[in-house]
Amino acid sequence: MTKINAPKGTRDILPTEIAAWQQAERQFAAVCARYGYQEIRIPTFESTDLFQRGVGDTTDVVQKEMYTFLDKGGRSISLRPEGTAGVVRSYLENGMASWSSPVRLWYNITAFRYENVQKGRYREFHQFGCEVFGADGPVVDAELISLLALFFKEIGLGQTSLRINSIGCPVCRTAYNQLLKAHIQPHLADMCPTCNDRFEKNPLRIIDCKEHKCQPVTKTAPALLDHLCPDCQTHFDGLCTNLDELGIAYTVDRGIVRGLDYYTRTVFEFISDHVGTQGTICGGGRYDGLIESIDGPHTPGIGFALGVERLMMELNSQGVSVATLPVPLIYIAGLGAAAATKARQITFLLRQQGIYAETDLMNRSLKAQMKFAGKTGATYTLVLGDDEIANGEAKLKHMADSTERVVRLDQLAAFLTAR
RNA sequence: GUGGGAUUAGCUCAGUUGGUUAGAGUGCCAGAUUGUGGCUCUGGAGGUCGUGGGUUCGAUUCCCAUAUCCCACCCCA
Repeated sequence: MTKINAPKGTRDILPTEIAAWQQAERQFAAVCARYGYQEIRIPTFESTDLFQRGVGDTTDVVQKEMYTFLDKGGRSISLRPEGTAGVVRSYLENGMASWSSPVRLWYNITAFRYENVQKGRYREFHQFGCEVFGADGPVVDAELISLLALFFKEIGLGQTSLRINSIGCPVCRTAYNQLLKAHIQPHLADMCPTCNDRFEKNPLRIIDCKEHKCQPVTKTAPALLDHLCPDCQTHFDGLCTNLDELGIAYTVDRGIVRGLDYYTRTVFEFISDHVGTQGTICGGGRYDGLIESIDGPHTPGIGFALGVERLMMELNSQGVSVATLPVPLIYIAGLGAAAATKARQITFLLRQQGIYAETDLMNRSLKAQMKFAGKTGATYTLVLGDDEIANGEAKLKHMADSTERVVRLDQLAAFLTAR
């Protein structure tokens, strides 16, 4: 029998970490609620078609990284590599266009990509995300970004910089592509195969290339941001103004070109340098053409996804104090069979009153029970023997300073609650 | 898909220039005049040395393959 391990690229989130995860989840949900965003839960898998059309079948994510299989009905199914496509599908399928606009949603999902694993990158990973449908103004972009800024602030994350850019719309991109190709053409023979491949298909992505031999060309290339059409320019200026008005700091980074095909106009990232080379904690942007591309009516949209593993790594490296698991308020030790029964009864009673109480489950000696109580971090311990049961009162020990006080058993819950 | 490093007890790691029963720390369980935790002492459980081949009288140690982990390219959250 070979030993069975977790599949490559997956990991267990153990109780020692779970309090921090729960805290992040709570705080994200709380901030979203204050903004009027509503939670949506979508399927883990969808038709492969949805991702091919929604994410874009020229992307690496769709071409090489999806977990795709045929189900027993012969349908091609894929585990979601991201959340936006599924939310858009749900938006259309459930007629959310008829809801009052804008429709603002958030989600907490796992996503799956078959990639080689490294720091901050897993095959199964977690994302928090938001999507806004039906509003096209830059105030929406700014609100969405402000939600993130507020979340980072509340969870205690500093040193994370916001970078923004605009990658225009089909109109300005067509004109820009001609400029870009004219710039690249003379050097194409010296550039990497990927760039050569992208030259015809999606020249904009060449800007994103990190190959050393391509750098001289990409660094000097004209930036799309400097060649926006009037409408896109107005939108981008509006975003900057709105961010300024909200007091949110940002830097314009002409090099941000998101890797998913659906983005238009506004793109942004929150970046940290503590997460290895996977510094993007959160990335997002506007996708005004996405809904049409999966057969919906023209509907503007914008969203982001936040990598929860990367967020947790960043919190750790910044030394942000995170939540710890709750400790028992009281441990009740039982001496002998009759007292042990009574201890279990009282423990059950206390638990019904909302108190975190523990007692022995392993028929251990008193010493071992005390040791266990100490390890759980219980605030109080109480030893129950035949005398205590007969008298109806027992000594309640405060573990931190070893002080004891006598408490009537029938008033234990009241004492602990009032404390 | 490509490259570098790693894999020995639950965890963190020693170690054997190839040789009988593979160690430490920590954690776990138990005990130190049977009714009180943390400190100390004693004892115990726990490893076919990642897996599969090869070389050898003999492999945890050398060689090959493979899996997984870590890091980087690429890509992205």
